[in-house]
Amino acid sequence: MSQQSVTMADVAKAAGVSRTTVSFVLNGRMESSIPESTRERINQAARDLGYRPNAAARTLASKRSSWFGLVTEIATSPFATDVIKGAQQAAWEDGNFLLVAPSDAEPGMDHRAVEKLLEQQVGGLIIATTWHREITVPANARAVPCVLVNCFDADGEFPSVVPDEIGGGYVAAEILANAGHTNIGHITVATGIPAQIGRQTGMKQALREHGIEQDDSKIVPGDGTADSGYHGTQTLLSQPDPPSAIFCGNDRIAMGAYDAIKELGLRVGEDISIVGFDDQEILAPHMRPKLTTIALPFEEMGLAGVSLLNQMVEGSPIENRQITIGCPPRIRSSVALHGQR
Amino acid sequence: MSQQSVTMADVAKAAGVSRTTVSFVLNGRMESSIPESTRERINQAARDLGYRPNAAARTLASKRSSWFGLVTEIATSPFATDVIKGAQQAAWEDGNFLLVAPSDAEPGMDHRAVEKLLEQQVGGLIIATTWHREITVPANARAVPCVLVNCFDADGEFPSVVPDEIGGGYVAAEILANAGHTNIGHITVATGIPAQIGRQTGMKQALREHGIEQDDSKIVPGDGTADSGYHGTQTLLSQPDPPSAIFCGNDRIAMGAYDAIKELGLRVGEDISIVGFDDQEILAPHMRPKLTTIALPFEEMGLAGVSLLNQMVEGSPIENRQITIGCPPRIRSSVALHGQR
DNA sequence: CTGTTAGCGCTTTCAA
DNA sequence: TTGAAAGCGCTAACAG
Repeated sequence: MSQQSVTMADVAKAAGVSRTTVSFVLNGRMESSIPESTRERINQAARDLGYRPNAAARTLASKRSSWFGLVTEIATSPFATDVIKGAQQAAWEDGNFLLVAPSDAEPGMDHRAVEKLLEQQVGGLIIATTWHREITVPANARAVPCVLVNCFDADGEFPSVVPDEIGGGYVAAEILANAGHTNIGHITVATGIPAQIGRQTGMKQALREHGIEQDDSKIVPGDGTADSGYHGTQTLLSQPDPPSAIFCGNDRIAMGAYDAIKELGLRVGEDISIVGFDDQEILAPHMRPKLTTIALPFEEMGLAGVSLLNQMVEGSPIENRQITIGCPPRIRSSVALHGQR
Repeated sequence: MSQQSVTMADVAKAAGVSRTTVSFVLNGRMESSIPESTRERINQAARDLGYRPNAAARTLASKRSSWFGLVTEIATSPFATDVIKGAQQAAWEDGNFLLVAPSDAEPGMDHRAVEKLLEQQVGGLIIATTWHREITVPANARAVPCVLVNCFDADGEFPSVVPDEIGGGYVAAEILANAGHTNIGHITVATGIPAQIGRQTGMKQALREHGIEQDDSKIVPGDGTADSGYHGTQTLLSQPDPPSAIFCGNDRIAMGAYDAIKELGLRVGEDISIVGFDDQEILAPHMRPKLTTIALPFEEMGLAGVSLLNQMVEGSPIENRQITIGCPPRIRSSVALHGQR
């Protein structure tokens, strides 16, 4: 490492004051009103000498670091990167750092990651997952304040922030209903996960409120792949009474749906309307026609996560132990008005 | 922060030895051969007490941390996440940590990020970019060993690791040539960036070696979007002598190409062959037919980056100041044998 | 208003 | 083979 070693003592000597004074000035402690002149002199000296504070020393002496630990599989699985982005940003603004530790599926990895992070004196912990689900939090995470992002623990011991899947499913269906569709298909994103359950629940609710009946045959199970979207769409469109619109459980499914529709000689956004979910930046805006979809608010979740953590660290009481972030629609061109006759 | 504070002194007391001995045992210093019995006793005590080493203290005392700083826009722009993954992994294996600092386009940001990282006593620095290009390195990065990943500085002062764009372009064209295509189109990924120049150079070389002539009209400029792929393909296919295969500058362009081809009533991977570039995991394997493409070796670059850094930190001499990592082909189903008559 | 002083928890040299 | 002791660079009482 080495780096040149200009210490606070050096600065003090150069400025002809004591270390304490330097510490006060450099940390902007206005309490003790130090004359502007000394201030200047110290700042000048620090600059001249190329002084750089030693964070390790500071952490050791003050018993608090400027770290938050982020344990996540996202670092290795590039789906929800925006949570890192959001968290990073929020932390950075408070002069805090994010220590990102990878967490592979590999069992025990989480625990080790948390352990490492604790050794680094992180003041708080965020555990974030790539897809919304229940997790079991490593026991040692209890050593410091800890919040969950895009996941939650079974008994709600830890505050968490998750996407509003139900609301997302609701608007997805509403978009279709508002466009005049009454025969709406759905290809689920998977089976038995919060995303599927929530989105489907929201959809049903919206449909009900719009007085639309949806036969069970109109809901076909998918597995999140384009392939399942392709086949699901074929299944739906080969029914005696094929839907005029399909709510796809995610964007990749929508991608497969596009292919199936086009192969049938139909046009997406004209003959058949499609709504996706996730708003994957590399996909949705580049499909042809551009996909209307529901966004997963990753960045906001990351932000909310560190805000929450900040509160906890500062000891503020926490009102909402489970924060739900809305999934906003991204209207593009895959939905057509229907049946306005 | 707080955490419980079991210190080394506590462990020493519990084990009935001195702090030094504890330090030695816990750090696995075999030099001074401490009896197995004492060893056990110490480890036991540490475990019983729930001792957790304080990294700040260690860093301060030893004057070296287990951090590498990673300054990158990748954290905020989710394209090349695998370099973080690779770097993370490599660092982690050596018991090192990666401190990921976001670097937005915002000028001055890099400098500040590096500064923060240096304060944290990072032993080395990696600067990584989302797309392969020349950058100017913040001056303060010179304070510790520093390597560039997926980018390079104008005068090669810093060691760097970059993808072999030329080799990638070469195999892309070769795949097509080997499949019997002689009339090959190319839609560039952009204009004047290393990716475009390298890929095109490699393609030309392969074509030349295979005795294939490529008229300039067969190279149409793109801008990396699906749209440009769509229109580029239309341009190419509406020529009097349309190509039977197209090398698309990246996967998104290929996506647009697929659409154009299908709209013309042709079939990708049968009538027209396509090769992409990047191997974007959310795209390439999900296209229909699955896209044959060339992978960008992000993970390997990340790995190579920290290996390099490790060498530098240990003072080993560095042979290659510019490491080039190969871009391996991912053969899938978008290339057809051609003209075997 | 500024300086003195005592650590923070650990490493490491030097003795015993 | 183990222990004592001196810091690492900084913070934070407490004096002056």
